[in-house]
Amino acid sequence: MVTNTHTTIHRNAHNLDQTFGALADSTRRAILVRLASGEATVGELAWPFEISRPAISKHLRVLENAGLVRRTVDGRISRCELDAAPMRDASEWVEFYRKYWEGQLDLLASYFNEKKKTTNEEKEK
Amino acid sequence: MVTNTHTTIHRNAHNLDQTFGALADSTRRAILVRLASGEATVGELAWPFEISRPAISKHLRVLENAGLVRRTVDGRISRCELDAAPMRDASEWVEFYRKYWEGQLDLLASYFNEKKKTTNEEKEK
DNA sequence: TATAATGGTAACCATATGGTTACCAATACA
DNA sequence: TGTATTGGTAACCATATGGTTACCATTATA
Repeated sequence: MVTNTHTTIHRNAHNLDQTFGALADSTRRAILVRLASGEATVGELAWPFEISRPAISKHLRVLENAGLVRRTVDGRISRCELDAAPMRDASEWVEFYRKYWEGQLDLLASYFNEKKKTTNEEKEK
Repeated sequence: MVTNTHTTIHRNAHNLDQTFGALADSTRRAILVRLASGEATVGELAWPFEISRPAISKHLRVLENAGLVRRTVDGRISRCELDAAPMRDASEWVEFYRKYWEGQLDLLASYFNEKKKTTNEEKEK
């Protein structure tokens, strides 16, 4: 079992490249949001966006290559479904830095407290 | 306060593009890992990698544009430090799918249990 | 002051995205 | 059997990565 996020870095480097790369586009993220509520055809995925079918097709290929979407051909139409499994490693990777962003939020808080304190001292003058 | 991950999608779409994009490269992720243990000069960041300084410089620019690294010039040398704050939104976004990958892991487990059961039944023949 | 070290920019090349229009293949259906 | 629908591919274009070598600016330092 993996206990430390960074033991997975080298093993899953390629997968993480593809997963993060797939998530680095708002259209693809919107597709994933849509698929979170259930499978959909390519047409159903395409209609909210004002881009062409080939563009959607390319986005789906990127998502497929990242393992985030599975496509099954059913007669004339293709059905897509979410596979969130690759996001697990991505999530673990990013979560490692939680202590840092929380630490920085603490610093930010103490900065404002310090500022408030200073302002009060100035008022007392 | 943001309670639902998806309320942040449109507001932070551009930032998420840049954050996920910055994370989609193993060299940049390694740089972030290095910076997690404290600030470093550009040279210190570059030496573990067998790529040129301009390449490192470009990676640092991508990380800077994503807001993940701050660079401060100190005389002749540049010091880089981690800013993990943008990872917070990225983490929240990905975490939304936890229930999906956990559900799929459950499905996987039940699949193997079923297979085991079938195998045992075959043994009994 | 001459020189070595740090690190950036310029120019170039290859590849992956991200988009388009035009066209093709398969299939459901009048 | 024609035809409309679904969705893919081909070819093309623009931009961002990801890398290189060559060169330059700044700054310590002998």
